[in-house]
Amino acid sequence: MTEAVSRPTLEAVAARAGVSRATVSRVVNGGDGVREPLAERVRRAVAELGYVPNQAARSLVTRRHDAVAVVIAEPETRVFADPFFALQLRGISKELTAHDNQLVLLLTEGRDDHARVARYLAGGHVDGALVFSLHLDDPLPGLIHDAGVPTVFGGRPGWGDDGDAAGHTRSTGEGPGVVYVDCDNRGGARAAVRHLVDLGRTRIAHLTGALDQTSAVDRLDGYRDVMAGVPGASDPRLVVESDFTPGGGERAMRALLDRCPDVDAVFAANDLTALGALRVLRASGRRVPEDVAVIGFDDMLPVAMEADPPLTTVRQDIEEMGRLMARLLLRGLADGRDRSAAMAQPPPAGGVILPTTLIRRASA
Amino acid sequence: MTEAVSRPTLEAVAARAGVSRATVSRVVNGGDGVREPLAERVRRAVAELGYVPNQAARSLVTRRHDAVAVVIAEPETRVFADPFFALQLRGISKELTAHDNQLVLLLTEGRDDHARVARYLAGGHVDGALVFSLHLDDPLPGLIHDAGVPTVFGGRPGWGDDGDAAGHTRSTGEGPGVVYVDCDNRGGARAAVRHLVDLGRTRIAHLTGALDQTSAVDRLDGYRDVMAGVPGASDPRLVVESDFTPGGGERAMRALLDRCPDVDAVFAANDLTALGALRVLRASGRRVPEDVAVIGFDDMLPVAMEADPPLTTVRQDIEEMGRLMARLLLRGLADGRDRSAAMAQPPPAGGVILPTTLIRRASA
DNA sequence: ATGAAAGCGCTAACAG
DNA sequence: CTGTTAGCGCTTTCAT
Repeated sequence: MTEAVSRPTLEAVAARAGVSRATVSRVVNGGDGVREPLAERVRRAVAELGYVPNQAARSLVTRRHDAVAVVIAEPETRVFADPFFALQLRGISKELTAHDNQLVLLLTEGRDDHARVARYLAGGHVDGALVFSLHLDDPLPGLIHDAGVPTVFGGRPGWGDDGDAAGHTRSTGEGPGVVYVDCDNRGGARAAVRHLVDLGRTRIAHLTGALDQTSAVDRLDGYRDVMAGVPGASDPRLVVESDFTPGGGERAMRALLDRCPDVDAVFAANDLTALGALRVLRASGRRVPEDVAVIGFDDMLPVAMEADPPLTTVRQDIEEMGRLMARLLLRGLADGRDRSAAMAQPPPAGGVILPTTLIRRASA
Repeated sequence: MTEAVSRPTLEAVAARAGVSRATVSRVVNGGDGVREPLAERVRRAVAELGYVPNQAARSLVTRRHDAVAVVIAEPETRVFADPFFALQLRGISKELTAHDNQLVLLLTEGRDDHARVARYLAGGHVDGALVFSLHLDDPLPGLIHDAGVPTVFGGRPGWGDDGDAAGHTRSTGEGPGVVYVDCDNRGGARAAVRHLVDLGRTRIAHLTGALDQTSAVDRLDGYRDVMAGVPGASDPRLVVESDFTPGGGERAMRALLDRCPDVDAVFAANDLTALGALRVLRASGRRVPEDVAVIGFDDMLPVAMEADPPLTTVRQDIEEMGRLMARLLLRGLADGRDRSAAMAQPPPAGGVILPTTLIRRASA
């Protein structure tokens, strides 16, 4: 399959340009401190020979890889049921590419893969990692954190310094805390519920997400924030636990109608759940939004747009979240290199929360 | 952030075990030709020191990377509108992981990125590439093919040796042809249309996909195959060009109802298109499947399952396609290495077509 | 400003 | 079977 002929080396370029390897190296890496005529000769030689630096040789001496691992744990199929993941990846990819970094994708299929991932990260193949931690009890984030690789998390990890209910042990005692990017789940939920209140609804229910994920917990908290502020609105029976799936949404909605036939609004933890609720509502003869208003979360297309009726929902800028994660990591890496200190500092600790916006369509 | 302390080297392990670097290297790489007691000493030293080979140093001499690039061109948002992409990636990842290869993800955002990708691949950073070529006129596959990197394509490239209508120039004259994995688009389409015929439908329409993609062309061909076999069934007005999107499906369906109000069955090029068609059909007062039967393609969840009515569709095993692509590439790479010949042979040329199955739900 | 030289950590002949 | 040796291609002091 075409030429496996060895590609030109620095040596070859140097020879052709009539200079030393060191000079070529300087030109190739930014070219500071090389006089223009010479630099030009080198550039021409590079072009003529089609020289491309050997990354392995370079890494060997610089100890850098210009590569970042993206770790996605997907024990559930949920990750693949919506474009969330793909969009995030796209944002990450854009940012990484803009800074000449490669993206090494690590997909894990359950516990067995944890060791593999941990080993890979600890092995120093990449300069940093972007990790999506979906579940509160996932050991992976801890492992990775312990591996000593600069890391930014996607979504608030369950064991972070933040609104952690209690009991979850931090993976280690050291370090100023984790860095993560998340959307404003709680604020978005508040906006949704407030909108329902403004609509004059009085029996507002919530179908939760899988409560082992911080996003579900935060959305539930947002719902409660608003309900607590409306006299007489709170009613535990209005909260039904679900799992972010359409099937779960159906079951939860049916349970809800059993308990509270007078419900006149539903805030679903995500669009898929809302979809299931919509179907049950329709089957029960109720009209949306006339009898029951429905709001979802994610603005997951085409689901939200193609739902019947089109779904009012809380949008988060998923691609931007990915982009931001990469930017944070890269910045942290650069900082670490600039500091003369021996070891790389992590990026400024703490979480970055991206805003959400309520998208009004027909369902509420 | 924890120890940036330099990790132990082969040298260190050798010293600790009281052997030479070469011996350690042998043990680490399979350990053939090292007597057991010694090997055991080495393994213990490795464990005690937590030694992990430096991949950069290794690649420098072996000229291998145990890494494969996955190139996904996504000029359109379509890739992100469905889990297709994610599933394929999952299949690829599984297979790669099983063979200790890393997955380097290259997402392209249009022409500007082509040069970057081509440079990266030509730069010899990876051992091979898996490329998704979505469009007939996409120059990327050609560039990559020319770059001389062993490659397997996902989906039949438009310029392959196969059912190419005409006119498309091969990127180069050399080589025995490209290797690709695709699903049986044509056969799947035939099965769908045949099912419609068996249902007794006589006015069977087809809403095509974007005809600059081979998958759309092949599905159209499949439709025609069957229609040509049914006396009096063919009617050019029954074929409406669309673009794989719900919006396109709506427009195409409206156009179709204008031309042929008597249509009693629709085979849509994919599930999203079917979704749009469904909506227009419902708005026009027609019942599905009683008045008009509808079949989609992809079995894209949750769209197909959550559609109203649930969609009868043609399923393809997407994850298996990804897996197969990786397997083919890896096999080709291994073959190339085994052969004493100087250059790697590509995997056996030609395409591998995976079967499709008709999934019967309520819409037809 | 440029060149010479010393490795980075590893594998792969080649000896013994 | 094990050790010695010579680089892989590049960056980076250190001289000049």
